[in-house]
Amino acid sequence: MSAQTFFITTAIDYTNAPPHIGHAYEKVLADVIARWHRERGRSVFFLTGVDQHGQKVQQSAEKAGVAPAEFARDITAKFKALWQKLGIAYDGWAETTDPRHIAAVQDVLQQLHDQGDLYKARHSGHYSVRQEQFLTDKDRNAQGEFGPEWGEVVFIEEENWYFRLSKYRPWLAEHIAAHPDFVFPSFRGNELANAVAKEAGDLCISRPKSRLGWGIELPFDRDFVTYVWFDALMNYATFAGYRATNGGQLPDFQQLWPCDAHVIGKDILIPAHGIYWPIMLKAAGVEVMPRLLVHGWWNLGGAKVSKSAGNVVDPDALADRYGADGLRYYLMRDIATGQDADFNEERLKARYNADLANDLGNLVNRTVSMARRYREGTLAGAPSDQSEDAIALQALAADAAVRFDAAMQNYQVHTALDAVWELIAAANGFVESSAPWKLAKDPALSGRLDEVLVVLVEAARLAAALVHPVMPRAADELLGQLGFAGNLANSWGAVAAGHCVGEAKPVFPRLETDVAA
RNA sequence: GGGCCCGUAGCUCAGCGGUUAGAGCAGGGGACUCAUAAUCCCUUGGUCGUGUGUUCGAAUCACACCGGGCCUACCA
Repeated sequence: MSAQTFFITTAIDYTNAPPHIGHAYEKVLADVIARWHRERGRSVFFLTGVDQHGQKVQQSAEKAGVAPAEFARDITAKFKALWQKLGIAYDGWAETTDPRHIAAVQDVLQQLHDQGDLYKARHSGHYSVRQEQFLTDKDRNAQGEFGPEWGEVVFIEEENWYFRLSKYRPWLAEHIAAHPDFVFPSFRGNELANAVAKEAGDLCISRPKSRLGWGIELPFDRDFVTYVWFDALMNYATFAGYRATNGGQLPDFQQLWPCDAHVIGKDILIPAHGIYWPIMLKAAGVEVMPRLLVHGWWNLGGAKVSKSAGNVVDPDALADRYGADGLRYYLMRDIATGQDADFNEERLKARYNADLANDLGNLVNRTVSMARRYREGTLAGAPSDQSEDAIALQALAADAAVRFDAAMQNYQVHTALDAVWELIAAANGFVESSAPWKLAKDPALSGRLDEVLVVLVEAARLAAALVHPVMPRAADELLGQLGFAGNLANSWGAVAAGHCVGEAKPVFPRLETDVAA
């Protein structure tokens, strides 16, 4: 019994630093999946946003000499601007400082408190300011010290509130075992099952206000704010209308839940999204669990991207250089969903030129150009008795469309794109074998030329429509030039007699292969 | 320490027990001219990380080792 709406979310990003390529990849992936569902006629709700609370935000703000709220607002604006630039078409936007979110989180916390799932306890120990966590002896290095990766380490003793995670652990283990599709890809599900079997203890969910003022106040103990988990994870439900009191504004939770895909990185599956989140839902009384789509990372030269290593790639600059859609295409085409990949700008450029400029862009360009040159842009209808090669191309196109959707259904965007490129290659081959420029010289072959042009426009239109979720703006432009603006049908047969194509203009201008020094 | 993944043409990868190991890109040759010096055809190129083993037969299975990466622990 799944809701009618396809509900997809991304992790919400921490507003302590501007977005990098990993943030962009995750949002593009979710956007592509959301767009594909929409274009196949399904109702979709795509939720993304930012996590504005927490110690790191507070510290970054202090360092910058501004209030946490102001700092978070400025970084939030950068994320929003990037999503705008990259064409991320989200339906809901989550900000953890939103009063509606705060009210719902407090409502859940109060309930858990009332039903005895929260308790207060005193804890003392070494605390990493950078990682925002207490350290144990296992965090010490070989020399028995806390290494530099923990940043400043201080000894503190304080009371805090704890959530009875351990109480629900057996339930979670059963849920994972009974639902093989809980986590995609499956090998991540195995990792999670192993982790759940080992994970013990409860979860600290608060910080005293004396130490962290920037957060959601515990309704039953005003001296504390809730720390990260309930604040950040609950967003997937609260911004979908969970426990909403205002009626309007937020969506109807019953319509959206369960979430069909929480798109997250492999680093936050365990323990946050794979353990804490489902247990929080269960404890709060939500019975139907969401599903997790865990993606891999873009590495750089085999190494992990990190600010400290100084190898951060700026997606904003890449979008300027290759276009938002050029970047989107590369991010979807050169990685297998769930796996890691290596980010390489030379490869991005090579793919742009080979796949986008030469194959797809040029196919549309030459097609429209010939239609205009030989038929003043107006096509005859498809002939009643088609030629063999036309029938063959149509069959290949239909097969490509089927394989495209099958791959998308399993989140295999790169495989889906492969299918489209087979169609594009076949269409370019059809141009060569049918040689319209020869047909145009012989009036006796006029009917055949009509057929060839129709077939080419059909093939090009279908390719552009299929590719639309990945490259929405470029595909719109291609479709417009073909005279099919807005026609995203994933099947053959759009051309009617008298169809007019538009102007031919390169949508993916070829890039110079040399890099300017 | 335990567990997992990866190592196949210059590059990115597919193949995962059975004909002479494949694709795309890059390189070489040719054709064509509608097109973004694009396209199409042909082609060069590999001891399938190393070794041993199982098998009629291994890139494909097993064991060990080398190399790269990840997760997770100081319990034998």
